[in-house]
Amino acid sequence: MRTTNKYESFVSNVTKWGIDHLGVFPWRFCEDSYKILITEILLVRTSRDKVNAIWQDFFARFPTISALAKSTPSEISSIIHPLGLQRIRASQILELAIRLVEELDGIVPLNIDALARLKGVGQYVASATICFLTGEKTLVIDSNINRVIDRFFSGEDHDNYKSSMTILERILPLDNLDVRMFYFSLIDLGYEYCRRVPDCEKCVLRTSCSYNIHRH
DNA sequence: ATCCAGTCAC
DNA sequence: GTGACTGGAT
Repeated sequence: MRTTNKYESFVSNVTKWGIDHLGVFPWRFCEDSYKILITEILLVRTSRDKVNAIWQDFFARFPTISALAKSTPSEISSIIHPLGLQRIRASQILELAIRLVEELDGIVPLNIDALARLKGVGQYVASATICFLTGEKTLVIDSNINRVIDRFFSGEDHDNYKSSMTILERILPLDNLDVRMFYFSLIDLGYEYCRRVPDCEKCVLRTSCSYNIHRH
């Protein structure tokens, strides 16, 4: 028999919580690379609820990359305007779609570097798109994931993603890791409890989290 | 009033 | 590396 280490128990607690509490969004476990990519771009600095509110309309109007590529900035802008950043993102998304159609046969490249080379797609969106589409164990770190991991393992917030990266590199190779369930659960834990001002009393990780244990 | 967030342009 | 984009949280 072997003992479970701190990474395994973290994964297990996070994922177990997620089974019953994961938010249900149409872009989770979506099998369309185009929809995942565009959605991740729309989610940058934008609340999930706002994206959710326009999601069906957006993809009903633009069901494919080529449909999107034939649109105009103002039409895209009018659909995404409740999200903010609409003018910037409308032209960004349109240019992205046109470029995908013209240079890549309308096919979203499925490796991080090729994705991140596209304008409007940074490291985070590229990595998240690959992982959430294929289940590949890529590093997906946004401020929420970073905050949960920093607090749980070190008890304090750091201004860069370095320590989270190191810890995730230990976690990702674990057997039996459902990486999508794990990341979605982590994101939702961050959203529900591990805000800038946390609600540790309600958090399922409170008895093992360094941040909660050491602040008393 | 100030801070914060992914990304791009600088 | 810094500022800007825009809206939300504090």
